[in-house]
Amino acid sequence: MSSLPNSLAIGEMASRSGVRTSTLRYYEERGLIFSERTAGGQRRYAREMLRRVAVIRAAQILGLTLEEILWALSELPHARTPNRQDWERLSRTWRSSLNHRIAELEALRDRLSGCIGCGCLSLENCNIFNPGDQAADAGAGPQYLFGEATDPDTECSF
Amino acid sequence: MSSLPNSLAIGEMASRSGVRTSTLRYYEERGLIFSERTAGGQRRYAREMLRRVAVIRAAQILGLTLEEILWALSELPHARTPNRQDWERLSRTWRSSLNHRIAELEALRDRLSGCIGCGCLSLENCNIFNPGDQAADAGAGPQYLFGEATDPDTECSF
DNA sequence: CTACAACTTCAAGTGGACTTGAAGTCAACC
DNA sequence: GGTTGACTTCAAGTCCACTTGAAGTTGTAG
Repeated sequence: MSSLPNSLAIGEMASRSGVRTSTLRYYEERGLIFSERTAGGQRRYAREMLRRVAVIRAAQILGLTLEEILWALSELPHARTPNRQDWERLSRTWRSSLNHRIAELEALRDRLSGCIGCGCLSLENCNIFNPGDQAADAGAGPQYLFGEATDPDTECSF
Repeated sequence: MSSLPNSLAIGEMASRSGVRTSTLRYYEERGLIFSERTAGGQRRYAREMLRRVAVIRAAQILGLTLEEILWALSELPHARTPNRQDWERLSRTWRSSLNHRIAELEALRDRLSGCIGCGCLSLENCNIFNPGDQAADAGAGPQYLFGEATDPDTECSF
């Protein structure tokens, strides 16, 4: 399949990582991954790039933009191959933002559950579905959704 | 402020819902909300539209596209004002998709935690960071991330 | 009645993450 | 050494959810 054992053509990268060749070229253009070139100008990726691509996709699932991912990856050493500590630091950071997002969604779910239970969805004083009615001057938008504000006039916490 | 007690100008809708006027016009264009017009052609929103807008924003947080939200909203009766049961049905649906998303993120987090613990991030046989290396022919991409596949050859579950 | 903020439409622009297409070159196998 | 599939670049296109701007109209407070 591939002639040089430790370098992969873009098509191999694509099939192994599940990421299209066009996307890989795009990532490279954005500085997220790197390659060397053959005499004829074709890309050859170091095996490590597979891991890098997987990290990128994982981070995207966490909701990071490519810009942010680039930022995170740029903290990795570019002189040497990233080692265990390097990846660990990255994982730890991302794990905590992941925990944060999970907590947010759980809060939203619990409020939604509460709302179903109390039937406030149909009442005029439900905070989530009528955020401005009780607090038209409290600022911008349905803050209640995120638990950032509570309106003492209202019983329904959702 | 507003002359007609039960209808809101677009600016009032905006400040009460925390959604820009341009966005409200856009939502209306997309069929997500409706308005009546004054003799002079200005929009006047029924009070209920505030709730509708809040529902739309809530659904966006859940990760739904406007298309999907339109779909969900179109299941609400358009002849009468949606009642408690109507909103409840909607909430229930969204709650379960929310639970689904939470579960996915939790799985990702646990795998990430496990990976930090076992130190496999630096090893060649880590499934998440080297998805193709062990299973180059298993299909497309880092399935391990989502627990959709397990590779018997690998110890590290991440 | 006038001033002025708030509204109107319509077209075009934005940003993120890619994808598509055209036109041409490279490399691996027979 | 020729065929063929995989590769190259570059420009343009796509989709989503809006935002911005221009040019003009409406509505309300004083």
